[in-house]
Amino acid sequence: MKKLDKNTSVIAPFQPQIHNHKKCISEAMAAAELCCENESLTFTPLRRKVFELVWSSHGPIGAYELLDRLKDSHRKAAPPTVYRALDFLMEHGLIHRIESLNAYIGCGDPARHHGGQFLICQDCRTVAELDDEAVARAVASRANAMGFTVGQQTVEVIGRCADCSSGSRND
Amino acid sequence: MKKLDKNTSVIAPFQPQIHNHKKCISEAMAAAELCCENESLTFTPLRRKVFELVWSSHGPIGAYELLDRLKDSHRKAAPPTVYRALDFLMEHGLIHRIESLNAYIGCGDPARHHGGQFLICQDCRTVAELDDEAVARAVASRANAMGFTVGQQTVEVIGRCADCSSGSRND
DNA sequence: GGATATATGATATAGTATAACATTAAGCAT
DNA sequence: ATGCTTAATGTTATACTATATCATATATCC
Repeated sequence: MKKLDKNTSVIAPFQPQIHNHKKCISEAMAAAELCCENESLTFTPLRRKVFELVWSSHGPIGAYELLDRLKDSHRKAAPPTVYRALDFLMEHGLIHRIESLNAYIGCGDPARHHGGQFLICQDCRTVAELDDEAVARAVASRANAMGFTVGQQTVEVIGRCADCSSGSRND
Repeated sequence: MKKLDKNTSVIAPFQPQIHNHKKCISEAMAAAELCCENESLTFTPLRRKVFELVWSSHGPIGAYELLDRLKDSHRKAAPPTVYRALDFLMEHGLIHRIESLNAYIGCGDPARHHGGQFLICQDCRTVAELDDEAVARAVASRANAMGFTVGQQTVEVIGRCADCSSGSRND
């Protein structure tokens, strides 16, 4: 995980350059296994598969798209099948939901529970996950000043990633 | 509008205490009228009505709930009717969409275009709108450091408002 | 083994949003 | 005024997202 400074981690970068996707998935799986073991969670084959599919897409993916892919291995899968698995994975911080896209994405750092902040490129649809304490603190401090107890922060930024702003790529 | 400090405005507070709701709506209407005049926008009766309904709810309201209420005055209204009006109002900053609720809420400061940050009480469902520059700046600076050009920020914080945290109210 | 809790199967339906095409209204050039 | 053009609304159908409900199976614990 790349550190930008002492307070910010880029949990998942944009455009995963040249990278071994298989390795990347299997590492995420290993992290999830560990996480479930530590918390005595039942990481069933179904949940495992859904998690793997979310990671495989390596970007935000919708529930019904997941369902389609899930059917290859679980013919009897129906909407509740995938939504239940997604609920489980979200509840335990293994994936995030991107509200503004109605889509789900793997969490790059499941061990630490966190809200996360997302930079969403409107051109290439890739998403970067940040965990910037300065942002989280700014939000929390303002909320607390109003007597508001912060539960979950949803920070989603729509814009253009470096690649898509520089060239005039428009895909 | 209450100023918390030089950088933050509470655009819309929680629990609008004792307040003249009719006056509050008509002020919002006036601000919207002005805003549309300044930008030469056609604020048609239909759009006006939808705007008024959004403000009347004085909290987040869903599109189909709006549609129901709209039908009182516009019998022929259908989903596209309300979605088009909502699109117009959002495009010109007269209302905001709360992604995590699939709902819409009036903007307390339409003159100035801004993203806005929302504190959503999970108990009483009221929403406060902030416009905290510290938050916006923290987000923008981190994004820019990655070469990301910020378009629209979505900041939604789920938690408990002062009222609902203090007592053990649970409605 | 039987009671309990957890997970999945199966069917139906609720809730949110858009596509596509028809019609009407408004502005403007001739 | 007439016709041209654009913007707004009407109308119908459908797509997409998510949950309710009840049945069945699997695991756990005593």
